[in-house]
Amino acid sequence: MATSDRTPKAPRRRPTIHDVAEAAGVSRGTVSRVINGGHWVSTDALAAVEAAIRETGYTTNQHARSLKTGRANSVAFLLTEPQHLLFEDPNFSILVRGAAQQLALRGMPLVLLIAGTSAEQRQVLDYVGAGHVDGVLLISSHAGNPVVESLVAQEIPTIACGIPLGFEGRVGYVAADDLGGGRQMTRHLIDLGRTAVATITGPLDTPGGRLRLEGYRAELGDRFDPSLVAHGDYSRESGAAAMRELLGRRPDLDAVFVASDLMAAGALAALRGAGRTVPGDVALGGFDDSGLAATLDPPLTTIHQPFERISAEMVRLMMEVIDGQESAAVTLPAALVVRASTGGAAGDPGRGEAVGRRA
Amino acid sequence: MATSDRTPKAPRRRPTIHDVAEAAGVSRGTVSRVINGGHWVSTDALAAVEAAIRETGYTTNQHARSLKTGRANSVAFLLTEPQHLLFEDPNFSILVRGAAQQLALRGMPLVLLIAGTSAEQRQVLDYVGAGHVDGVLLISSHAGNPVVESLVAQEIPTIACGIPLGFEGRVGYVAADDLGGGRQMTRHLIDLGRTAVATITGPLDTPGGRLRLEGYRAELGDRFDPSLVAHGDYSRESGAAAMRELLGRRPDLDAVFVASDLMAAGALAALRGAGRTVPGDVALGGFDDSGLAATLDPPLTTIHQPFERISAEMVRLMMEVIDGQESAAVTLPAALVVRASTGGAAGDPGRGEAVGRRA
DNA sequence: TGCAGCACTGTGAACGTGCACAGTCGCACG
DNA sequence: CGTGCGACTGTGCACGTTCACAGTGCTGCA
Repeated sequence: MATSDRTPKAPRRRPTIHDVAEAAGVSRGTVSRVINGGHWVSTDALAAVEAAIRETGYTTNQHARSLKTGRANSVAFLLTEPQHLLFEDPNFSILVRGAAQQLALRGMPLVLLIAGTSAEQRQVLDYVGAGHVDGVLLISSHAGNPVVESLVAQEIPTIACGIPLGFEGRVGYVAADDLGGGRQMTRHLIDLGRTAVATITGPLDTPGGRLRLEGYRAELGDRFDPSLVAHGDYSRESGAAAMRELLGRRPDLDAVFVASDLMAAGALAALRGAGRTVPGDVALGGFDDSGLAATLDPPLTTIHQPFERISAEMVRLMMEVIDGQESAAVTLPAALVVRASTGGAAGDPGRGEAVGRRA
Repeated sequence: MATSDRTPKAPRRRPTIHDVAEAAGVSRGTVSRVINGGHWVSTDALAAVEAAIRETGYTTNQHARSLKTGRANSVAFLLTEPQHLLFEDPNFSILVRGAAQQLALRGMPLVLLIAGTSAEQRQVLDYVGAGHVDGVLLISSHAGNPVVESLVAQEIPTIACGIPLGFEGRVGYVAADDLGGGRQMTRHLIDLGRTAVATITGPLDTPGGRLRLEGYRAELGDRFDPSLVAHGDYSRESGAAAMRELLGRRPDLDAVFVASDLMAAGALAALRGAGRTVPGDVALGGFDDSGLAATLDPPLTTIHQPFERISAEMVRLMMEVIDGQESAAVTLPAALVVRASTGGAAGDPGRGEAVGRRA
């Protein structure tokens, strides 16, 4: 492809710190000092070394450095869920982007590792265990995730997004206040005057599935009724199916708190299919405040998760753990965002417009 | 968080190949041989070493290995486009997933690097230049991408997805046959009896923007008319805007070849907004065969890109380049998929159903 | 018996870096 | 003038691995 105008089998070894030292007329130690901050180096030597570095095109060999320091100088973002799910989630993009930016501030690249199948999981664990990254940012997932188990066993610095069920106290995490969010939404629906407030939960082995339901339950207190609870798996279709199930069981329901926006979209379609109006007949609340929520018709009342703050906190905690501190847990507030899908009291026609926020 | 029941400042050094050798009663060399294939090792020694590895919980130190071998044993998938664009593209997920699977077959993890901002690009180039990965799989993008320039200058094994404009011959690539696809779609629209076949292109500094237009132009020959060409940027909105522009300029148009499904979705909405029926008044063709195409109403005739094959070929070429071979270029065929959006001859009402494939 | 060849094993030298340590030099202080 | 100190510099070792090489027995054949 390129004309070989140089000696055929000369591998052209890349320049080492040695070559730079020679070119600058100093010793390796001085070059090393220049590279790592430049303290205790005379201005002459500094200039000479910097010139030599430019001249030789020297790049520090990360492998040698890592071997010596034991630091990889990069952090992984690990996906253990089936990938298609996460890539479709716009919140996930925000999370990755935010984490990448925060790490960039500290001069570290983000390494995204995908481990959907168990074979991939083994490989990724080897990769991480080999010290290729200093820590793992983890999208928390179903309880009893074997990957989390291994990370804990290998004592890899790990920070989860969402409470890592079964590993509380052993893995640091940053989570939105799922329980509080569930309470807020339920309270909101009750305050509208709705009397039969149902819920569609996420999988109960996920923190979002469990805690949002717990908030709903806590807020209803004595009025809690199991016949108003159905379960989904966060997919749009499961939201529609759960909604049909609820309508069959409790045709009198007049409000639904759905544990994710995507499921709420499915539930909305199912309600339409059953001839119910939203918010007229049924008030509908979601969770996530994903991009989807505002584009639905009517726009969806939902709980906002502060993903930008979550990613920033995850990186901050990660740095602390890498520096040897105990891992901590941070819970960030989730905020109710009222839109038209709960736009009126029970029996109101609901004009499909956004209304102000209510306590 | 955990009770510190062990000696406070004992760093508990992780086991090395030395420790394993000692535990197994053999030498480092034998352990090394066991790890790397196990050839020329007696069954006794093999068993002893394997037991010792399990017992000590030994993991090979990649940094030390890489320092010696010069191989990182991982490959990067590099995004230089604004991230939000790619994450929304379902084809991108297929591409990443396919590449990860193919690499997993070879025992390598996929490292996804995100470099949207120029600061991130510098960091990523340092990371790659430091030898942290053996090669880079690149989503080709706009011509004159500085990242590609640097990769070429540093002689990093690189395989692009799509023709890397301006680097043909210097960077290996795998691409779908954009030109041929453009021709096929244009031919299809002509064969329907349409007489004013317009096109909405992608950005002309991308291979998809340039070559699909070229195919359109080549197929029309003398009948090519610049007033039937409008440009978009692959976004849905730009497709709608370009469609409105075309309708304003050429209200007589009766077919449009749009260079991406997402833009076609925008164009479809614009056509509806202008009171045109599809395919009755205007036959509409897209490009990509993304998940979106089949869910539109009417389902979209489009050109299928074989992304699974593309990712597999990219990995195959990458391995060749890493092994020292010259980088090659592969172009894979793109296939016309006929659906209802071109479901009839000019003037036909078009019943919104899929029809058989036509040559 | 000697010797080649095979199957296996141990040893030493790198790979490129950071760090502890020792050494040099100039200068101020007593 | 000797001493101590601070600023700067060079040197040797270690990090954990792979690889080339040099062994060591053992077997079969002349």
